[in-house]
Amino acid sequence: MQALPDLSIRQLEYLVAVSTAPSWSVAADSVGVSASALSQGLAELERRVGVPLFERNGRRRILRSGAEPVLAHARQVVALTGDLATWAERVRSGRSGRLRVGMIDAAAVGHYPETLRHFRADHSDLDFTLHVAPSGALLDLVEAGELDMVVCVAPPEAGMRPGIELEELFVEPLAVFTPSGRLPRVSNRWGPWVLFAAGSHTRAVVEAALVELGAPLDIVAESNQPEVLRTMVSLGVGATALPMVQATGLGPGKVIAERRLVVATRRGAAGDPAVEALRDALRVSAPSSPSVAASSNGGVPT
Amino acid sequence: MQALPDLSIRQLEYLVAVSTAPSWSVAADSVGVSASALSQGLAELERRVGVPLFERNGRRRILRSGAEPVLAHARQVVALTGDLATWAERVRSGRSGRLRVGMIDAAAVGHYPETLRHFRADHSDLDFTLHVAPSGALLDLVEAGELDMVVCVAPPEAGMRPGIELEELFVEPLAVFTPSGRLPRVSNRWGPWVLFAAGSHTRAVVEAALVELGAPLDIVAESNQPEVLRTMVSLGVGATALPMVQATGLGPGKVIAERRLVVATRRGAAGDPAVEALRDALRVSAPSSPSVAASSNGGVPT
DNA sequence: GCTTTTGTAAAGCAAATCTGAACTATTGTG
DNA sequence: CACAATAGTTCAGATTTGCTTTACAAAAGC
Repeated sequence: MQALPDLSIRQLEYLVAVSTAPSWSVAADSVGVSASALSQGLAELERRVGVPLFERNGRRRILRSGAEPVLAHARQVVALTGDLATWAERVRSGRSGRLRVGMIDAAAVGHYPETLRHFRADHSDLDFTLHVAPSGALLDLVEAGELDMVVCVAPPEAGMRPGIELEELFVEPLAVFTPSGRLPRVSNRWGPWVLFAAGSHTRAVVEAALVELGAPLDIVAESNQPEVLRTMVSLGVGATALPMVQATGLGPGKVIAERRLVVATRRGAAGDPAVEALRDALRVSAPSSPSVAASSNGGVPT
Repeated sequence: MQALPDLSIRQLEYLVAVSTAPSWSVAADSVGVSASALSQGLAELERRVGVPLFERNGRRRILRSGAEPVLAHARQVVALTGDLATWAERVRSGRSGRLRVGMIDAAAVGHYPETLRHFRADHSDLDFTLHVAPSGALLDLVEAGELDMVVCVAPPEAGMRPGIELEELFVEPLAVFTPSGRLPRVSNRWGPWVLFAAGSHTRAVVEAALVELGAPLDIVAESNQPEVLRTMVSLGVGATALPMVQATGLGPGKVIAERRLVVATRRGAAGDPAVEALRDALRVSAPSSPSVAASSNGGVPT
């Protein structure tokens, strides 16, 4: 490949302007520079292309007949750049491009269904996909570049996922629910348990809390589906610990712990406008958001 | 019209280089500037486009998945500028220059060997190279500016290659050939098949036709080499579908479809007389050319 | 002949871009 | 784990580019 001349879009615009305007001065005006700049710019373009582009007819300079290829090139590149600019404008406003989001079930159907609905409506040009899975799997997908952002439970240890950046959305209480609806006074008589499956972030939080409270860890069944846990409790298999949003129909519970819901993104992937737009929407509609002006409901006692 | 970002060809070259080279340092080398300049230039490009283009993964910076449109733009503009440069070079020196042609095998050795021989003889000062490959690869090379024109099978969908301009040369029938030389009356007993490899334009045409006819798509072997397909048929492995010119020695076939052979050039490429000359030659000697005055020789029997 | 219009040249200045060196973070190695 | 090599970035300084203003010269219009 030969060395390419270092043309600039600006110069090509000059050429296009000159080809349409009746005189160079108005062309200069139309691109918003002085006549002198236009003249110099075109002289430079001519020099760089290395082929004479103009010939003088009296005072005016007119495009040489042999130079239409250059003009055609200029037109095309300017048009393409215009396309690029409008594309960029749409992406910049978060209205275009692709956004692959992951959420845990509680977030997708419990906390944020309305937020998601609105977001999708507001960004109809966006190629939006939502993937629902447990926290660990979601974070794996973020690390692998398969998802752009996820809403999940904060991992047990802080520095565990070096490639991932977390931002806290809100803290969600976890409560114990028993088949009878009552809970023994002394915690060492609690149980047996029906919990989220081992490996789950929420399970880790619950286990830590139970140990802390001195309750025996007698686990008789596991599932990552809250529906399954609820049914087990109803059937009297054991007690469970769930976030409120997933405990419908289980009567009042006793709050024993809390989990942190976070937005996770790949470290270094900052700045995607679509990601930022959704992150903002999530922040705004977070239940009992930490320090934002108080939302009317939200008071979950800890 | 909005204000266009003032991108320079240089910056677009950087982007293309980075997308090809294994690391930024070698990319910098390949465009002949310091690594520092490349880094700054790309940062500037990113700023001007106004959309984040890169993502850091460890110490490498990798193109963001959402940024292919920018890369595509860069590729196209760089290729067009390359065309402009060769055009300018030709004008400057008055010589005819270079012509890099691509053809599918059937065109190169089946339909146009004589045309090519004559053309090369008539333009002995032309630096002529012929590259034989499947249609898809050829179109990629045209888009990348590596070839000036190609003769290939029209892509399955019309608007698939926006940067490429097609002109139909002729329509070529595709026929089925079986080991026995006979073909069952009912199409649902046809097969099994030995076809061009998946991804091939001709394969797509054949598959569509077979589905249309109700024949089962039982594919037992694939190759892009017609020689291989012929041998397989001879060995009784299965039936195939080929253009006539590539079916020597396979007995009479049954025409089931047709493919369109086209000349493809970069859209908007600066008019190259050599390209036009060859295009004319191809038109004139096209088998059963649509409406052109009959050429004396050239008769490849259909 | 004189003014107006149109394009060019010169001078000065601000911004862009390059190089080389110092610097940081990651990766590889003994 | 220290230590060096590698990849990329940042910084300072020099060079180049591009623009504006000003001045000027060649038609065109009166």
